[in-house]
Amino acid sequence: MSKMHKEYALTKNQQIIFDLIDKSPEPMKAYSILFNVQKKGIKAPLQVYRALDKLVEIGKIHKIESRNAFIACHNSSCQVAKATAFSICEICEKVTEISSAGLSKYLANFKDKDGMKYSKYNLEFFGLCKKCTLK
Amino acid sequence: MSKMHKEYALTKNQQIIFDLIDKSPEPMKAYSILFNVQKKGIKAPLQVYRALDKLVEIGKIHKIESRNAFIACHNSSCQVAKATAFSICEICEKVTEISSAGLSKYLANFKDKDGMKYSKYNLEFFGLCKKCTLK
DNA sequence: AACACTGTGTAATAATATAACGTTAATATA
DNA sequence: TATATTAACGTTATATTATTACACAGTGTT
Ligand SMILES: [Zn+2]
Ligand SMILES: [Zn+2]
Ligand SMILES: [Zn+2]
Ligand SMILES: [Zn+2]
Repeated sequence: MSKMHKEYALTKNQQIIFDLIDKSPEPMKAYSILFNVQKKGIKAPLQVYRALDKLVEIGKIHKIESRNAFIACHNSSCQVAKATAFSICEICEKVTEISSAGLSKYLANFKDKDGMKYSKYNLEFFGLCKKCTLK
Repeated sequence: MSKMHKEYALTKNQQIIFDLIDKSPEPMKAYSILFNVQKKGIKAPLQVYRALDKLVEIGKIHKIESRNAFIACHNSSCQVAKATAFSICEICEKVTEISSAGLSKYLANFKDKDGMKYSKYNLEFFGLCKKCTLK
């Protein structure tokens, strides 16, 4: 089967946890996920972390490193799952995945002083979202 | 006193912890720092975290979010401390702060779909360092 | 069958980070 | 000087995030 995340067959636990994250309007933390799926039989942190690891690996979700939280990928162009960019509101904590061809091209082609290129990256922008700017 | 980190006067605890991180060839984790400064009278996690928070705030160190670790800033142009970029070797875990005028200019001027600009960002590139590439 | 691979369930524990409290030192300003 | 304010400190306890270890089940391959 292809590894492109739109078609990867999830296991039961993976599907339960993905559905929860996918429905959530905001990034979810692991133990909040655990609390929410206990009624579905997922009882232990490890069950959650294992599913999260896999979902990250196949690009269905991303980890917001500065928040230790997870969001579903809604960027059909980021199937590689290893080149991600987000904007984070420092007031309301709203997180949005950025899908900018220009940005991803710039970063994918970026070379450091030694001429090294890096195919994987994670970029987190911080500021105020539209709503919070107006307040 | 200026807030520019090259001249900010550190307290005793801050200085002890900064010196340790500054000497380290690799990013240091909080509890590793704690272990290393216990002989100097810093006994509790909170003492470490308070110093780390302050040192990050004034730009003397940066947190590598994907590793929960801290490195000293060696980039004289990043006095703002809120616009950081690093390369991380996935094999040997070597971390290097990237100081590229082009990159920081590009990111500082980046606008999302709504035209929002973000003054703060953190970018982590992943790949293999020169040494590890040759192996 | 034997093997490799992936996922599961469970318990225990490790690693990272903060809350709450009272005290002390440095700084500002009246 | 006095006194108000702020920042840092020390300590204990606790919260939050993540992994180790072990036994087992399903699936596909040889
Ligand atoms: Zn994505
Ligand atoms: Zn907001
Ligand atoms: Zn720096
Ligand atoms: Zn390396």
